[in-house]
Amino acid sequence: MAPTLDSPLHKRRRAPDADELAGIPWLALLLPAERAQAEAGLIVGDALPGDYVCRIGRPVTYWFGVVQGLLKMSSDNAQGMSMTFTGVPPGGWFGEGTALKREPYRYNIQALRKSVVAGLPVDTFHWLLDHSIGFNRFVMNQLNERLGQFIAAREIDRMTNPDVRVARSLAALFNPVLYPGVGEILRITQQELAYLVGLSRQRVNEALASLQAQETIRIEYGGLRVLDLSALRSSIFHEK
DNA sequence: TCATTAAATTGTT
DNA sequence: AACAATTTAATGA
Repeated sequence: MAPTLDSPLHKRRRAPDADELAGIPWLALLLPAERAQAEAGLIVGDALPGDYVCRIGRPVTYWFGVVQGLLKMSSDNAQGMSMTFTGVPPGGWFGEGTALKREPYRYNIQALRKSVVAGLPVDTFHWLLDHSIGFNRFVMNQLNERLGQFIAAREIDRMTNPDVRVARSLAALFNPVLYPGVGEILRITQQELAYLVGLSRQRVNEALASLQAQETIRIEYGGLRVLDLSALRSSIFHEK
């Protein structure tokens, strides 16, 4: 069976180089023997904008992570409309739920920009669960942190003020536990952020400007620098 | 390495 | 949605 032949991990895959391995946060938590096993299985691939990393309904082949770039996680409803849940910046790993149960993927993952995606074969994933305490800690911490993230996302959806929506969505993308590869600067264009948040680019531009005026972030070409993450999380705006 | 040009991104209406 | 201004990336000498 060739369930994900269109995936970049099949078309343009290769062994990860040293830089890419350094961008995989959980490798450092493994013992040497476990790490050797993991690295032997790991592959990376280049995803071009619009490429699907995985599709709803396809059998699980890998546990995925973002080494570079930006992905979006979405699902389709009965009317064929797609609904975006979240963006996945560098350092983010996802799909452990379906990998655990070996069930079909429940989300579509698409590249928003040119990205480098890593994949750990599902059999290696299970081997690590059976052998590595460090790996288990990482996955458990990951599940817990993601639960908090989804609860926060429900709050965000109920907010009407666009400035707050942008601030909270940004805070989620800067989450250092889920996305340790992001660091101080998140590489994202205002257009991409608008797409994730579900607002127009103009409105996002305006929201970012007011966040910058508050010294919460700094706008840079092709990216954003966070100056005060806790302010992003709790920011409240007043109507004009 | 530098200068020129094309492309991408941002700011504004 | 359109346009101008700005920044980066690509090209070639």
